[in-house]
Amino acid sequence: MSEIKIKVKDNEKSFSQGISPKEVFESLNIFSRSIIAAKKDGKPIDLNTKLSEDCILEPINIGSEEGEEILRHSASHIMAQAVIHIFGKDVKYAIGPAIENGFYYDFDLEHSFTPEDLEKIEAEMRKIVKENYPFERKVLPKEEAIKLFTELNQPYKLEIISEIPDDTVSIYTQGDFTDLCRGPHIPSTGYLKNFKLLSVAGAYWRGDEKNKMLQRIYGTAFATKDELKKYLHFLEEAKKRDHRKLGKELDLFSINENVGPGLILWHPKGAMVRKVIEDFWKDEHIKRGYQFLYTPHIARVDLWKISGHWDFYRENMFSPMEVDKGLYMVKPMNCPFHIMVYKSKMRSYRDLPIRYAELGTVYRYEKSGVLHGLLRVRGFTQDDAHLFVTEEQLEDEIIGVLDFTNYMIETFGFDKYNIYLSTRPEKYVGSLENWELATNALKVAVEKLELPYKIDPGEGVFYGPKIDVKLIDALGREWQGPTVQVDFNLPERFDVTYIGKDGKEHRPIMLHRVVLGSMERFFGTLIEQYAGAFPLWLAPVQVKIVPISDAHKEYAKKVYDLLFENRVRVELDDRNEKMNAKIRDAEKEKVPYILIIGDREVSENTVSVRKRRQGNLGAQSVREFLNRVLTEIKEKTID
RNA sequence: GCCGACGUAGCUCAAUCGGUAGAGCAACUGAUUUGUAAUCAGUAGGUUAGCCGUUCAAGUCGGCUCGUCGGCUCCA
Repeated sequence: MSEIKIKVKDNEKSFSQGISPKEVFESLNIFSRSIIAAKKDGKPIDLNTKLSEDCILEPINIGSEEGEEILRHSASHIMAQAVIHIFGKDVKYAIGPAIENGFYYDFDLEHSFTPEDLEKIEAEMRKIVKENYPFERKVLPKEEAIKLFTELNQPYKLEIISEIPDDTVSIYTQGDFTDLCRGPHIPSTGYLKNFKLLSVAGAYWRGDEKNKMLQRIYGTAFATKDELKKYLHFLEEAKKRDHRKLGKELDLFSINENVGPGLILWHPKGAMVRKVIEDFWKDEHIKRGYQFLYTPHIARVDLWKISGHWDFYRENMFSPMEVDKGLYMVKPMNCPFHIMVYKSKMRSYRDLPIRYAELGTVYRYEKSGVLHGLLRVRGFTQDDAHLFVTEEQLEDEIIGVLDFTNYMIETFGFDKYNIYLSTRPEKYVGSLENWELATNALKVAVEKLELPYKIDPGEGVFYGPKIDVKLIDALGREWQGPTVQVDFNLPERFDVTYIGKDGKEHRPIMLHRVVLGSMERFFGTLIEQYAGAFPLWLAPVQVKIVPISDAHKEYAKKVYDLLFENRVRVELDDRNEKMNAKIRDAEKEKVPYILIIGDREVSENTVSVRKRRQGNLGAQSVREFLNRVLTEIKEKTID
């Protein structure tokens, strides 16, 4: 038998052909049970793959990112096996990949899975794990695979096979269950020790709503018991951070059935936070050379025909209303109005760039099933702006916008977000040169700011490339927030022009951008970011004064007045309650500072300062405390 | 919109097999005057999401509608 050279780390050795990664690792004394697969020249393979050529091998540890993925993928197979054991061979299984934090498998069967079924399936999985069936890989010619899955009556598998370009496909068998799969897998089912099934959900075959709705079971698996426990604990904690729960508890906002789904009622506390955000937002826009606009909520259908929304966006718009025999529509976007302001007179190249900003409230019809607290609603206020720029100005303006976005995210203390640069799709308007120019400008801008980003090739909108910032909620789900979009389309449609140096008409490029996203979504993620405990500068109530008894109320009122005069958001808790009860309530309200006032404070002209979640900080003079608070507010300190 | 689960007092939750809807907190009234996370007592609070049906009897069983939640799809 011939020899092959295998390199592991820096060690190159000869082995006889047909040796497996497991045997190689064993011979080098680096094998352990935590190694579940191997990488051959960077490609993951099974531990028992027979090696036939020179290669570089690396072990894949169960705890590594790749190891976890393999483990979870194998878990999905084991789940499918368990489902078939319980519900019979008539169950059609579709796809079962590993995903972030877990795995799922989609099934097609008559019976609807119940939570009790999940327990049964989990129990059956434990049995399969105990049996410790090896995962056996087999490579088949396509025709044979087709024959196999035809016999098994698995149409989804047949559909997948028909789309695989290769002549052969691989299948994996553990015990009595066989699945079409690229692999690799854990060596045997016994390796799956720490897993849990989490939920059932509907999912269209291939994510297309024209296809059949399948039943998806989500689960998770980890290398260690500890990690699984930690993840389940994280899910519990995430529930506590849920902005919908906190919004109710902290009396920030509500959604009323009679008002309508997806329509937000901002309560005084929530509205105060929004007011602070908006004031800050406006100041920053003035600093950065923006001008403010106010535009109507409705417009003639004619406007939406020019903009193209009538043709391409109608399904997201509320139905038209008839006024004086004409049709009007509620706005889903602000851009056409801003363009009309631009077009209200002749513009010179000297006027550009023009930056129009508006906190514009828009309404979009969203399918009922997708609404989600503040994060997906039907009426929302975009912190919108439209920039009209020349080609020469494009790059600088994009950098300016992105810098602005970045500044906002940092100031609000967001540490969880992803940035995506979406490039030209197949169908597009505008010249190739302009696309190049704009895409490049976006790239230069993110790189200049040293922001980590991913490229979404071809995911741009037809009218121009864009950068999206996706904010992440307590459960790790992404929600589109700030975005900068270049638009080559609307200036054409509206025939937007400026007069250049040459005295001729030119077409400006338009930028759409939001630096927060929408007030609703931004507020929702902000609540989750801080679990409701807003930093001082944002807190709806910044200071709560707690007099110990009636005798201290007069002095407490004086402290209150001083803070109030200095525009600190302060409340005096003069209820007939015990101090401890008042402290408890203030803590539950997540008020940053609690001032206790008793005999000592009155006689010494001080306040006893208690910091939210930290406890007693001791006594301070009233002045001292006021300065501390004012400084912290001014500096927008995040604690 | 689709699949599934859920909807009981302002909030969080009970209510056995279909047999008089109940508790804690909050609210209100009174007492208590308090030193760093809940003072005590009393009062009031309900078309059990809505409508229709089965039944002697429905919070409970069935149907429809609305809403919420988890997903699919879509987006700020």
